[in-house]
Amino acid sequence: MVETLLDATARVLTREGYDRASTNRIAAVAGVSVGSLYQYFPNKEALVAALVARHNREMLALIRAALEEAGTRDLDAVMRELVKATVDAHLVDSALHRIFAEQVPRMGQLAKIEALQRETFLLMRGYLEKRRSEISVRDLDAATSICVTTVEALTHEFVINEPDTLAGDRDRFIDEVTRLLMGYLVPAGAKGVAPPRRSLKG
Amino acid sequence: MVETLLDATARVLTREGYDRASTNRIAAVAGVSVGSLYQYFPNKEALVAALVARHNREMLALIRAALEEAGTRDLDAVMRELVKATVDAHLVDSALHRIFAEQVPRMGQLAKIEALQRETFLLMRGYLEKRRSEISVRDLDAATSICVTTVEALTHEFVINEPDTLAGDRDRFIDEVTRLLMGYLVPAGAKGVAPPRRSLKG
DNA sequence: AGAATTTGCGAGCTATGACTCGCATTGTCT
DNA sequence: AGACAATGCGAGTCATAGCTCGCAAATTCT
Repeated sequence: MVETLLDATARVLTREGYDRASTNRIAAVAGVSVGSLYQYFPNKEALVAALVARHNREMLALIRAALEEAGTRDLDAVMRELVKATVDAHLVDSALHRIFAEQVPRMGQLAKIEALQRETFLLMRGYLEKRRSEISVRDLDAATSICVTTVEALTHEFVINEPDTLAGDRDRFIDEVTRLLMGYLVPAGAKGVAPPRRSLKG
Repeated sequence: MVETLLDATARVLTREGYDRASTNRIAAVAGVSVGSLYQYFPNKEALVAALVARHNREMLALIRAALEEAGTRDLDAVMRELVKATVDAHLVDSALHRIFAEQVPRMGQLAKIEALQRETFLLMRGYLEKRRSEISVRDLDAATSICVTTVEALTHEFVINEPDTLAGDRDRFIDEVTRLLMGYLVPAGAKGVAPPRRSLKG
């Protein structure tokens, strides 16, 4: 039932957009009544929040799996897998992802749309910490934040706003972004340099 | 009058949020009546769109000015000025910028919220073209897109979501992002290499 | 089977907010 | 000053959508 409602919500959101997605319409598409909907979700916000949470779980699962698989390989491989997985994650349901990004207001419970990024941050930070010595960057938190934000933004841009470009050149895109990250984390000619101490956070 | 209404719209948006920003409330704050509001704007969407346009003009003016000033200097200086100007642009009215990003649905006329990025793209592309020879990247369109998207995303993240971090370390942030871009555009050890021919766009 | 409980229903209540329209006020021209 | 225009007004209209509540159907318990 909950699943049915979430599926219906996703369909209505992608087909009609956020403001045409009334609870009545969602219930109708789900083949249930509004009353039933409100037995499982206290309000519309909670319904959409649950859908966001489900979608984020699906995306995060891909990223976590990719990082775990590449966890033992070198830094370049890890970053490449991060980018690849992020692309795949955006392709899970890119239409829905676009609606979340462009139309769903990030307030109240819905503010946690970016929770995905926070969890990715923690995952990534763990892997970078293990390879601390290979990285010539002062502050690991700042570096992690920069990497995660960059990958997310570029992937989003290319999957959501330039899908044609990506379709034929997925590997080229991955190469490019990986190079961007590696050039930042490991500047050529600075390999093995001891990281300085100043911190961006404090 | 138009200015007064736009100012009021900005105030209500930042103080109350998008969905509490009714046309009646905006008119009240502006010290005029709803009727007058609708003599200058056909509907609410147009009103908000005009405010977005004004805000984008202000931001773009800073970026354009910075690039023009640094236009004759070397690539590193140009990229550094781009980052600096983007930070300043986000600080013009960061509260309002946050509302646009998080709460205003990007549909219809409002879709042009990202028009800023498109114009920055064109500006930036011009400057990179002039320095084509210094850049060891295949496709200039793709490289420009990556640079502009990256700067925008990182600046947004640090200005909007981590303002404390930025406050004390503005220059560190600018250094870091500049290094990220330069490492991508001009990988150390590859200076002066003729750019390959394959293109990400086609 | 009958009772009790849970789950599902959907017409309708209510609040809200975008927008209108006839009137008032201000400004301009002769 | 008087007439005409342009600008400003704001109570009211109307449509919408979130949500409720009393009833019905289905399921479980005795």
